[in-house]
Amino acid sequence: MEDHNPTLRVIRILESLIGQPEGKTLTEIAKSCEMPKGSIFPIVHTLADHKLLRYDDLSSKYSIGIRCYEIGNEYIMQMNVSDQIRELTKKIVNQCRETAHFAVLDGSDVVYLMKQDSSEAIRMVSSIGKRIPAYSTAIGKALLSGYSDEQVHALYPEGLQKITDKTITSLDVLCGQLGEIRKTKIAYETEESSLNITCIAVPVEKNGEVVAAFSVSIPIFRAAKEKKEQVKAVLFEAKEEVETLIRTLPFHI
Amino acid sequence: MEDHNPTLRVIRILESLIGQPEGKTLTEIAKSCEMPKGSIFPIVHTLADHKLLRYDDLSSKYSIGIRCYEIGNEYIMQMNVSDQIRELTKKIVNQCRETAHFAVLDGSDVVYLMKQDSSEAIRMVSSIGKRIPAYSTAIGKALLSGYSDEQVHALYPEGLQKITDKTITSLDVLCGQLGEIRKTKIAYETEESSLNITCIAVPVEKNGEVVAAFSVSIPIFRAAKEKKEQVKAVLFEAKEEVETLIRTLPFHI
DNA sequence: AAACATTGTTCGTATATAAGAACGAATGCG
DNA sequence: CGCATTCGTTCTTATATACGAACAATGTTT
Repeated sequence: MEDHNPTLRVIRILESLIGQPEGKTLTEIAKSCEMPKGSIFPIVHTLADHKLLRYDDLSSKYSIGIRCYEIGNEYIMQMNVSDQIRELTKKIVNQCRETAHFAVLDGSDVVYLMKQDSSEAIRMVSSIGKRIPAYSTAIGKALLSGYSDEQVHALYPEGLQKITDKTITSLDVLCGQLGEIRKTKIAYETEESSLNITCIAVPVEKNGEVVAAFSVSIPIFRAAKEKKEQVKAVLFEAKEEVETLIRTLPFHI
Repeated sequence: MEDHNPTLRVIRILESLIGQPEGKTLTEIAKSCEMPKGSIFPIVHTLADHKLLRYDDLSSKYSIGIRCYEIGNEYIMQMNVSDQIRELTKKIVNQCRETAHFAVLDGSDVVYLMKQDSSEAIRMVSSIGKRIPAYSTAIGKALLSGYSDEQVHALYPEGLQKITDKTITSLDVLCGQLGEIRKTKIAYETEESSLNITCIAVPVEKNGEVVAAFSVSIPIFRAAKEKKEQVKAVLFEAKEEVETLIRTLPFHI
C-alpha cells in the first residue's frame, strides 16, 4: 500500500465489507484492502468502538455496524420528500400488484433507494441499496435518457457487458432506445438483467433534468399487453405526482 | 483537538452530519467537530471523492452521500431475514391499519430498522434509522425488558429526561413497568414520546434473550379498547412468526 | 501431544499527516 | 465602491501514524 491517506483506508475497509453478510476477519480485510493488518488494526478498532463495524466473537469476523445504518439513512432523510415518495411507490404496487422501485443514477450505476414488494406469490429478489449497471434495466435506461449519447458512450468506455442472453451489448442500440425514451418518457426491458422478468420505467424530471426514476418489474408470464398498458398509466401518474412534489423543493442526488 | 486518531476524525465528521438535512460547510463541520478546517479539508475531500459525502455547489455545504446509504444498507442485508421481517411489518400494518415499526436496542436508544406507514390519513412522522431514548416508547420498553433493573439503572446514570408531559421520569416506575412486560410480553405507552400517540409493542426473543421488538403506533382518538386488543393479538402473532424465523438462523444486532 | 494455522496484538522507526495562520476568491452589506 | 464576512485552499514543521516483522493466544490438524 503506497497511498497513506488514512481517510481512504477507512473507506476501503468499509467498502470491502459490502456484499459480505458473513463479514471478514481482520486478516481478511487486510488482504482484500492490500494493507498490513498491523496498520488497519487501530482503524478497525476505532470503527468497532463506534459501532460502524460490528465484531462477532464466535466467528471473529467484522461486518458493517448499526451506526453505518443510521448514517446511511440520513441520506434518504435529506430528501425531505422521502416519506411521500415511499407512499407513491407503495401506491404503484397497490395499483399494479407488482414490485416497484424508486432509484437514482450514480455514475453508470443504478442505486435503488426504495423498493416495495408486491403481495403476489412470486417476488423479485432485488434489494434496496444495491447497485447495478444502468444499461441493463428499464429503470436504468430511464435514468440514462437524461444523458446525451456522447455522455453515455463516455460512461461505458469498456462497452457493455452481457448479464443475460438478452442484455444489450451495443452502445448504438442502447442510444437508439434512449432516443425513444426521451420522446415517449417510458422505458422498457425484457429479461436483460434477470431472466423471466420484464420491467417498465419512467424518468422523473426536475427543470427538464432526469433526477430519478420509478419502475415496475413483472414476471413475463404475467406481463400481458393490457397489464403493461395499465402499469404504464400508473407510472405516468406517479411521475406527474412526484414531479409536482419536487418542483418547488430542493431535490438532489 | 488533542486526539489525533484519523479514523475518529472521519467518524466525527460523518456523525456531525446526522440530523442535518441542509448539510454543513467545511467551516461549520470544523467548528462542530472542534478540528481545524485545514486539517479536515483533505478528509472531507476524500470522503466527497468517494461519495460518502455530497457537496452542493449552490449552498457550498456538505451532507451525507449516496455511498453511505449503500454501506448502511449492508447492515440490514446482513440480517438474512430482512425481507421476511419487512413482510411481517407490512402484514401488521395491513391488519391493524396503523403504522408499525421493527427496532433494536443500541445502548440506551432505540434504533428503528423498519417502518411501514398505515394508509390511514394521519400518519406518524417517525423515520427509519432514527434513534430515540428507549424509556419513552413502548417499543423501547419492550427492548429494555430484556435487561435487569440494575442494567437499566446503569444505562441512565443521568436519570430520565422529560420529552412530553407524560414521559416517565422515574427509574423505579420504569422498572416496575418492565417487570410487567417481562411477565406479559407486551408493552404500552401513551403520549410519553409524542403527543396524541399511543403505542403497543412486543419483544422479539431468541434463546430467551430480547433481540428486537415490533410496535404499532396509534393516534389516541383511534385507540379504542377493542382496537388495542386487536393490535395486541396481531403483535403476538408477529412475535411468534419472527421468533420461529430466527430460531435457527443467525440473528445479530 | 505436537505441529500447524488461525486469530489478534505489540513495537521501533521511516514517513506521512495535523495544526493554525495566512491566502485568495466570492459573496453580502453599508 | 470598498469593507467585512463568508467560502475553500495552501503551506511549514512538530508530531502522530504506518510499516512489517515478531508476538501471544486459540483452535485445528496430524
